[in-house]
Amino acid sequence: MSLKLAIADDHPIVANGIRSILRDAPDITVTDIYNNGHSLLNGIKERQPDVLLLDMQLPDINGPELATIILKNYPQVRILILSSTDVLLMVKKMLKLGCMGYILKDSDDLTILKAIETVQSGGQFLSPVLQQQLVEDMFRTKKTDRKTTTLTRREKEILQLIVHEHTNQEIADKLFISLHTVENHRISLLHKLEVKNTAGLVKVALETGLA
Amino acid sequence: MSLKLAIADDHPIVANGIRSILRDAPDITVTDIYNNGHSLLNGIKERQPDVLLLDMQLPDINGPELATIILKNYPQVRILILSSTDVLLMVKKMLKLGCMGYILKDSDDLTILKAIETVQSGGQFLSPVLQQQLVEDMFRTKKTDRKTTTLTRREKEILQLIVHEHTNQEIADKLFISLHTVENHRISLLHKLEVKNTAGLVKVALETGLA
DNA sequence: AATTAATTAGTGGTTTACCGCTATTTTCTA
DNA sequence: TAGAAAATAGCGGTAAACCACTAATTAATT
Repeated sequence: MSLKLAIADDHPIVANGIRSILRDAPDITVTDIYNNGHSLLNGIKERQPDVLLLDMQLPDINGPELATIILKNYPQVRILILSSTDVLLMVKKMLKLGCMGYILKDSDDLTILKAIETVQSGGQFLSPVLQQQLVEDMFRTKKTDRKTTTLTRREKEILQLIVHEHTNQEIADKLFISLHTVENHRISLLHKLEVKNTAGLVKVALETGLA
Repeated sequence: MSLKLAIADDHPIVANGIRSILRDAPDITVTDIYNNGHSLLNGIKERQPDVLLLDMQLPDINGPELATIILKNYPQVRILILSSTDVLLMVKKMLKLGCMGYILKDSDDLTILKAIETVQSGGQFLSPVLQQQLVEDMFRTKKTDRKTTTLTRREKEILQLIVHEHTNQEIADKLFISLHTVENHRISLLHKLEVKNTAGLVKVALETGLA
């Protein structure tokens, strides 16, 4: 039995391109082609493919929503995202939803073929370009500089406890200091990190890797 | 003028190993060797290397603290972390602090040499093993499953606004609903995501990529 | 058409966070 | 060793978050 591949993309040229790529891969059959989210959801009820090549930018329903619905109802379908946006945040989001791969539309034929095969056989695939970006992202995001390096030892300590969902009173007990002292540190943190409330504190702490 | 390399590691064998690796690299000179954090901080006052090969596990002062101090006072020194722990969180932390590279102690000679050269010439270097882990990490962390997929549209919307540091009243105004309604949604979020307070909400939201 | 889930709104109350002060002691550092 | 920065603690007060309910209206789904 050969691999059943479904394609969801609103540009006919993409589906055609994929087909031509797969010409020399007899073990892969394009069984269904959808050009919008609703027809995809309808069609997949009847016939579930092994791998779904899903465009992130379908006209009616967005990528994350589609992936969520499909993975919930047909968890055996392996989703391979085919996107033109290389925004890392979006890539991360889709993979965390449970998609098995993410490739860019400007990938070369070999990469696309490799991606389909990898995903089909139970593996995970990420575009080399995106892998590179992932590494660069690690270096790039050093917001630490101006902000968090000016935090004192105690402030960092308290910030971590805040992130761990402790109240001021709990922090006071844990550090054997007064509630007032904790409140003071907390307000210093708000000012230093230029945020409005707990949400802001936690956000900065996680983004800068303090917690 | 050749590259001045300093090594900070408490195991003499490591320093020796590095030296033997650099035997065929005449343009790199090991100028200083330190076996603990204090001697490093003292020595670097007098003689600043171009590249500092820094062990994460020095006996007296921990890696992040050392890196912070050195980068603050001698920002021209390029730090290359030499570690035996491949915990991604720690890797991210060091890179965000401004370290220019991170390699594992069990790397082969060529990788280590390449890392030193890359960092020296202004580049950034991450162990291939860690690069791979970074990719796997993207796939692995799908806490989304059980928790956040059960959130309703409105709940997700409100969660995002909470992350953006809005108060319940501000959210109510923005969505043209009552303050009470927002409070209800917020409490539903606390229960569904099994967290205690705002800090927990923000944490889950950021970890699962909802915001 | 019936049922369920989601969204909305309310009451009444407690707890926690936030804010601006002052002020002492400790620790660091120039 | 003097001065600065950090950590400590307090006062009085407001704003916001948290909690447990009830309940009507509006999608969504079967």
